[in-house]
Amino acid sequence: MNKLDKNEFRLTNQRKVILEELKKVKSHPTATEIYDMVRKKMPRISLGTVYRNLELLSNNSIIQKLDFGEAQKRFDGNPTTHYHINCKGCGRVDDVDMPLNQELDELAENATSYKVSSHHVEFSGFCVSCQN
Amino acid sequence: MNKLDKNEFRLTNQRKVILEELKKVKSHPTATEIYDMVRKKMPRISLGTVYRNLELLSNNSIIQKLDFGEAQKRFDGNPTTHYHINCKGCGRVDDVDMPLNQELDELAENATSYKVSSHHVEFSGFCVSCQN
DNA sequence: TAAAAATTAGTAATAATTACCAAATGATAA
DNA sequence: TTATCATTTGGTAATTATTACTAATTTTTA
Ligand SMILES: [Mn+2]
Ligand SMILES: [Mn+2]
Ligand SMILES: [Zn+2]
Ligand SMILES: [Zn+2]
Repeated sequence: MNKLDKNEFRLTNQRKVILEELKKVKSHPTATEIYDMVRKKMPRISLGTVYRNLELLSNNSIIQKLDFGEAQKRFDGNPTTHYHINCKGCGRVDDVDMPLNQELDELAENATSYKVSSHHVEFSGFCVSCQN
Repeated sequence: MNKLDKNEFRLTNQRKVILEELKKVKSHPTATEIYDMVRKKMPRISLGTVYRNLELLSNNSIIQKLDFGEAQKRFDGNPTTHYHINCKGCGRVDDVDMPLNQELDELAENATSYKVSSHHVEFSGFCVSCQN
């Protein structure tokens, strides 16, 4: 039951298509890549609308905004926490389907004076086509 | 034996002070914060020089460039891999002194088709002064 | 000491993201 | 329905972190 279901904001056509297109792919696209995808369905949408809605959707945990230290942020249609891997050759980002290591949070809580709430893991390496 | 020791680039005064000031603190400062620190010692240094040298030093593994999804990147005078925690209240970044979990790399390698070489962990939570 | 190479300060350019605003759209209720 | 009110959009301008450029300076080399 997120804010969309509760009608705290409208499911406009623009919003719907952005969400649909993002959920279709597992490539973790950037805002401009999403803009290009969406424009094929809605040629008149503006880049500002894409940014505004990606921000709204990620602030409301309907999608995720990811940062891999590249120039542009990436987006993930899957809002649940999971690990990612970034190819040092071509930059592609894939999911790592392994269970979250919850004990890490406890270990970090013992090692610091923080109240730890979550963690992110980002692996790096080389994808199949970059392994040579 | 890094490129500095091998004289592959010069240890200019600017470079020396940037490195010294960064190594003095454990606050993971941004480029402009380092600029402000360094300017107290070298009032005429330019921000471009700070950026250029931070880039050079991190490319040569003498320091680290870190990204916590904030507007500005942060820098770490400690080049060895270690985990960090980011306060959701005030944004401060601290080290998490716990051993690296090397098995994570193996688990990720089994879960993907990548050749995995390393991983980063970023915890989030609330620091002592933000716990209320 | 002359020439070559590296580095700097200062400034301009780039590029991702955010802010702004008038027009359009959709919801609400008399 | 119809008038009002709130939300959202497209288009564009502004912001800002970072990079690029360049002439001058410093250091190295021969
Ligand atoms: Mn993902
Ligand atoms: Mn650190
Ligand atoms: Zn690759
Ligand atoms: Zn805090």
